[in-house]
Amino acid sequence: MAQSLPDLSIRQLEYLVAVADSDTFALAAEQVGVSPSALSQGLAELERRVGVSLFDREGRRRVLRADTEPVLDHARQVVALTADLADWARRTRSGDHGRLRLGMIDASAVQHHGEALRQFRAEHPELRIHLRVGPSGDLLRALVDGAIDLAICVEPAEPLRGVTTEALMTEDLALYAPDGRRRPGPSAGWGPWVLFPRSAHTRTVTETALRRRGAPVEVVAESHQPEVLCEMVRLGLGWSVLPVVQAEWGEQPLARCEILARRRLVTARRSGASPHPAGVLLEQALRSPPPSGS
Amino acid sequence: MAQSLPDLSIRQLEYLVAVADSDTFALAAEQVGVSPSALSQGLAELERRVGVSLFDREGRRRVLRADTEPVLDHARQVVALTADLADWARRTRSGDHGRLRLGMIDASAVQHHGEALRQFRAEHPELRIHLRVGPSGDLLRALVDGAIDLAICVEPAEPLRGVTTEALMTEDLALYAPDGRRRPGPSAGWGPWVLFPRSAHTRTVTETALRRRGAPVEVVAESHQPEVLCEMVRLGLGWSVLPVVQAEWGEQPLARCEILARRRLVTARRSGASPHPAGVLLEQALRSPPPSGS
DNA sequence: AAACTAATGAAGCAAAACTGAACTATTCTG
DNA sequence: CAGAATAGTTCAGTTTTGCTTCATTAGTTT
Repeated sequence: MAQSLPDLSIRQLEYLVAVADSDTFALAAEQVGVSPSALSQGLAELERRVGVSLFDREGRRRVLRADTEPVLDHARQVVALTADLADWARRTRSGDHGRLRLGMIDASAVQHHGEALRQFRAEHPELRIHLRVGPSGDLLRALVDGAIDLAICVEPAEPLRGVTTEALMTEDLALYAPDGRRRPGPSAGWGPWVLFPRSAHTRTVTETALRRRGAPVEVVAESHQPEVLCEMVRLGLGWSVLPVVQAEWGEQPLARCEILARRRLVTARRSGASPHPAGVLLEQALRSPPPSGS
Repeated sequence: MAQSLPDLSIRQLEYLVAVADSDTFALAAEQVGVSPSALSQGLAELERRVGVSLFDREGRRRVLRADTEPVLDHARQVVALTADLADWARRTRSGDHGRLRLGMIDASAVQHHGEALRQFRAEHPELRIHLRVGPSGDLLRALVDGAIDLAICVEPAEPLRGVTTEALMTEDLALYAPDGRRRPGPSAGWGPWVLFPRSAHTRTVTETALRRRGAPVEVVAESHQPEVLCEMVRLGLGWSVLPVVQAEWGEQPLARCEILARRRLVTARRSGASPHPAGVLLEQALRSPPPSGS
């Protein structure tokens, strides 16, 4: 069994199949797109490697011997298998099938890319997309653990080992005051705050911005859910800093005082892994239309 | 369907299988008998040709991606098929299986090569031998018609188009007189004759020899069967010229007067055809032991 | 015999595959 | 933590392979 196998190439097997299906070598050569000489030499090489003579001479033409059936069968079979493989590869390359485990923060999944995602799903019906929505930290952890293939999240404060990120878009974070006030007054009077939890990347961005503006940072409530934070602001529980697309979304948008900061959303992949083909396509889809268009 | 296929080689597929079955590239390389460098390059080339990346990086080692199953399956399948083919080729080369359609004249099949043939059959149990016994002319006709693969017959008077012959052995033809006489007397008094039919090559040889000796050639009976001719001689019907192995064979051998001529037995194959592997083996078997030894 | 055609052979060139050595990145070890 | 060991890649150089073009051989047709 450990005998060394003859190094047959698909090309040679194609030659054989072509010859079996054509009247003359010349026609077969044309069919596979090489010169008759190349075909002849290729077949001679094939014979040499298999170690069995495949042709009889009949006048000046060559005909397949009847007892080479096994070789011809083999050739047809392998060529067919290879065609299947090539087909699979093509589909894989184009991301048309398989599975894509995708992580997104809520703003991306709903406000920014909801429509693009819907469309992408429609364009690749054979692709099974597992969408996981959560805070950036969770997503990045899931990414390095191999639980998801691609994440769209807030840019981490510092580069994360094992993760490659690429800028996707920048979005505004605005200051929202209770009771719909538009003029926030001097920053020393801002607060108290209802904010994302400390673990959230956006919280870091927010606190940095507030301190720079000289505002006191006293937090009275936390949640990962922007809807919850909005509602608290509406109830007069405190102030908040939120992505505008989320705060001013839906039935009862908050009234913005002013743009206070920006956060960058990125696409994130595992560093070692070769890019998931469907993931690449999705990234393109998210980037190509003006992504904040919705 | 008419897409041009990637020209994968068995070698590359073997690399892939080896890598899948080994812990490290280095071990895999050793297994297929090639340097790690070659393996690495070969796999890179395979990836390029399939157009899909097959490996992830995991620390400093490379691991097959889970979603390359189809490629690995393909590789295993093709490698297995090729192993089967190689096996078939080996057996075919050694003439151990398949079918050999063999033509022999009676003297060869029985007296000269009966034992060798029996032995050859025993040594190649998987080889189906179709033996056809008949006059040389019939055999040669069957040969050019493609009805048999190899013939052992009397050398034709002149080379036959489409047939390649090779000398096998020479055998004596002797004069046999009726009533067991050992001294035939002057050749002018020989005859009448019971001989092979005009169509037989041996008849030609015989007549030539008789005329050279000045004997009258009056034929009173003909048969292709040497036993029949022998019996006629025994019955006193006439004289004959027969191969000694046949005339002096069995229960009631004839008494030889003298060696009168010789005939050459040859092996005959179709000119165009590549030699039948089992046929080649058989020819060797017939030639290697002293063929007239029996 | 001359023209034609199928296949093969020879020369030359470009691409591919291999080896050994140098190199990078990661992991182990004291 | 330095340094040795390990896994794999890259590079340079050599050999092998495969192709094209052109010439040649050998059947076939006119």
